[in-house]
Amino acid sequence: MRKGELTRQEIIRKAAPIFNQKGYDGAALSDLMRATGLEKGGIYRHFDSKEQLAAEAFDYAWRETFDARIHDLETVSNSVDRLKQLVANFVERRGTIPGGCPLLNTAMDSDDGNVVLRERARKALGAWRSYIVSVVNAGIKAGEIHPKVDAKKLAILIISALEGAVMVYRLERTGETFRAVQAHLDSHLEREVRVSSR
Amino acid sequence: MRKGELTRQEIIRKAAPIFNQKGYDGAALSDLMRATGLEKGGIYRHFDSKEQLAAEAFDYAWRETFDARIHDLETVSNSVDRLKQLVANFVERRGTIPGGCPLLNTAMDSDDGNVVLRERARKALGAWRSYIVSVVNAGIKAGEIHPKVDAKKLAILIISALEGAVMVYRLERTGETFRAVQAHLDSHLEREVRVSSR
DNA sequence: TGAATAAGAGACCGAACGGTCTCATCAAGC
DNA sequence: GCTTGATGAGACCGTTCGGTCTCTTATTCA
Repeated sequence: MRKGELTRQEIIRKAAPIFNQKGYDGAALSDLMRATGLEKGGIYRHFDSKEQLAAEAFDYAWRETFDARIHDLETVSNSVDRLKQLVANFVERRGTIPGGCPLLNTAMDSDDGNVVLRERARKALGAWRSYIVSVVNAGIKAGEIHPKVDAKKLAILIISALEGAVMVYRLERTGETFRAVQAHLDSHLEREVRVSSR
Repeated sequence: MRKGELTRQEIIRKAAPIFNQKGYDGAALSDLMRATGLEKGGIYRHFDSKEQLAAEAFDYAWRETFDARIHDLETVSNSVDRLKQLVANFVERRGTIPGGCPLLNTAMDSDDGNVVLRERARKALGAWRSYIVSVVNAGIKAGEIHPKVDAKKLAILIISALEGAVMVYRLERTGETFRAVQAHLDSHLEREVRVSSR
């Protein structure tokens, strides 16, 4: 691999937390220069524009975040337990990329203007929801989840509740926030989603 | 009332949607000049800094938003119904200030740096949660809500789910998002919160 | 090892930023 | 109606922004 390609990946890795913490406009080129240890010319050799770098940094940040959320999920066989573990992963494994959930950050940051970032965030959301939907549908097929459960609605609920909790946590920094939402989702999954084996 | 005071209020009214849509840094003085029809000197006569204007604009935006959310709630006597109406107001009466929920926007916008705005958002969140908590506790006292219900946790859940839905909606712009979350909250309130009168 | 190319430094650019200051004008109280 | 203070216009300031370009230095391959 060419040296330049290594540098390029390193720039993305170092830039991702900056964009995630400060947002697109808030992340100045001078910040990226400090973080990467490169001068302006060294960065622009590898990227056409700040926007292109931001887009690739988001993809990287989201990949890392998503991987953390589905970490070891394949070892959980029961679908309901898998959903509960998904929620637990979200709560316990946040902080993979400094600055909080990249999806939430980018969605809020890009909704006025930046269509490139917005589209990336939209696709990330779609992928996440699709993952949950597929878990639910597999659970229905396996007889572990009530057939009356609407997979897409459940996915939207889980995502909304968790991301909303991130916002509340961002302001209050108390552990109670995630505990309250996680407890509710768990109890809902047990009461209304799981097919009890009696 | 002095003319200047009228102008001052008008600046706040006109500036609020700009800050709410573009964020603090994103809202340039030139944007505020265009929106208010004033030159720079005309604005700075009434405010010491952009930050001060932004803070007062947030207070205004939040006041309008909060009022919309508790609109006519005092006409609903039963506490559970009142909570359901609160959720309905949130869904139906959003858009009071262009740019979506000022609390969510400001929370995301201010979490790196701007302590003034951050503190205002934190207080707004506290006030909103307190309102819900008081409704729940009144419901418990009136025998309309199960005593085992944790008022604060329920408040956090409602706020998280609704604000999370705003984020999802921001990316997808489909009515399904709010419908899914509202339906879930309603059903939870009926099933787990309300003391049925049988 | 030498020639060719890739990589990076950093001076430079015009534009836009938040903020200041002076001065003309307008509204208000006598 | 006159005087005086409140009000707003807009030129101006230094700084920082994203981005370009040239030139030196490293790296790569023959």
